[in-house]
Amino acid sequence: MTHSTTRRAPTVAARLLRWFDLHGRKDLPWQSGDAQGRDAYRVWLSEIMLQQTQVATVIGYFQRFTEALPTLRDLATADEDTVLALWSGLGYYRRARFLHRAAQICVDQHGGDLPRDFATLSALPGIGRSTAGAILAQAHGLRFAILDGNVKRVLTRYHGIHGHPGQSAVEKLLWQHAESHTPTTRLADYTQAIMDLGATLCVRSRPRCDACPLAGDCVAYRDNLTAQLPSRKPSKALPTRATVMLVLRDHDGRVLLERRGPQGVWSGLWSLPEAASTDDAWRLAQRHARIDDAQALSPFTHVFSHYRLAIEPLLFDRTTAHAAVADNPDLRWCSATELAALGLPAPVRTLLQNTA
DNA sequence: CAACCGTGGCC
DNA sequence: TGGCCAAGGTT
Repeated sequence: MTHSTTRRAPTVAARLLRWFDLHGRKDLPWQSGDAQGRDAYRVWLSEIMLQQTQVATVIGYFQRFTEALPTLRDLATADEDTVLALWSGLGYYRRARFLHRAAQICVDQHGGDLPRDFATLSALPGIGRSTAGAILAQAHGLRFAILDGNVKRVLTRYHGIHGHPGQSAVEKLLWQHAESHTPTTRLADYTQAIMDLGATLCVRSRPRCDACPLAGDCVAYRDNLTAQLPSRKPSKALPTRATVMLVLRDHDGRVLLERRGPQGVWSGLWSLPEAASTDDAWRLAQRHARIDDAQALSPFTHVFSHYRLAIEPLLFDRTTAHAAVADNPDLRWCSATELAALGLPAPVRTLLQNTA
C-alpha cells in the first residue's frame, strides 16, 4: 500500500485559515478587540444588521448605532423610537425590535451581558442557530458552526449539493458539513474566513475560482457547475397591492404622521396615513384637518421581498389640523427636523424629501 | 413547510 | 430596466 507515503491534503479549515491570513477582512468595525475576546455586544449587533444585508450597507448604520448606543445597557434603556430611528432604512425592522427586547432580557435576566451558552443565547429573540454560533465563535472563540448565505454557497459548490438550500433536507446536510469543517482552534478567524470567501471569491455570479484555496477539490469547479449551484429557489410572481398615501401638510410645513401597528410591514414605524382609494383618502383627510383641495403626486412602486406596493401619494397642502388629532398618541404633526429623529420607511422618507 | 418581513445594488 | 440576490429568524 502506498498510504504511508501519501501526504494528506490540508483540511478545508487549514486552507481557509491560511487564505484568511493573507486575504481576509480584518478591519471591519465590529472586529475591534482581541481575536479571542471581541466585544460581544458589537459582534451581536453586527450579526443582526448583517442578516440578509450586505457588509457595505451595514457599516454606516453600525457606526452610527454604536456611537449613539455604545453598550448593551444603553440599548436596553433606549426608547424604541430611538432604536427604530437608528435602524431606519436598513429594513426588516422586526430585527431592531427583537434586538431591543433581547437587550432588555439580558439586563433583566443575565446580569447585563449576552449569555455565553448556546441554548440561552439562541433563545433570545432574533438569534437563531447560525447567529448564536457566529456570536459565540467570534466573541468568545467557542467551537460552533455557522450556516449563513455565504457558507451555504461555499458548501453547496464545494460538495456539489443540488436542491434549494432552503429545503430542509438540503439544509440539514449543509449543517452537517458546516459542523464537520469547523476546526477546534481559531474559531473567530475561521468563521470570518468562510464568510469572507463566500463574500469576496465564491460570489453568486462569476466566482473567482482561480484564486480560491478550495478549488483543488471543489466539485462544482471540477464539473463546471458553479453557475448552477446553489440551486435557485423556484420563483413565484409577486402579487401587487395598492395604497393611497396622504401627505397632509399644515401652514407651517409640518406633515401628519401615523405610527403603524405591531403587525405587518413597517411595524412600529412612523409613516403616512393610508387609504384604499382616493375617495377614502378625502374622507380620511377631512377627519384630520380642514382641507380645500388635493394634488396628486407622482405614483411609484415599492418592491418588497414578497409583494410589490403601488403607492399613490396625495398632497393636501396648507391644511388646518383639527384639535382632536393631538389626543391620539399614534398621530403627530412633524417638522422636517423632527422627521430625522424618527423611524420612517425608506420610500416614505424619500417621498417626503421630494415633496419638500 | 411556507409565508412573512425591507432595502439597495448588480448585471 | 427589472428580476434577482444579500452575514436569517419567527410564526
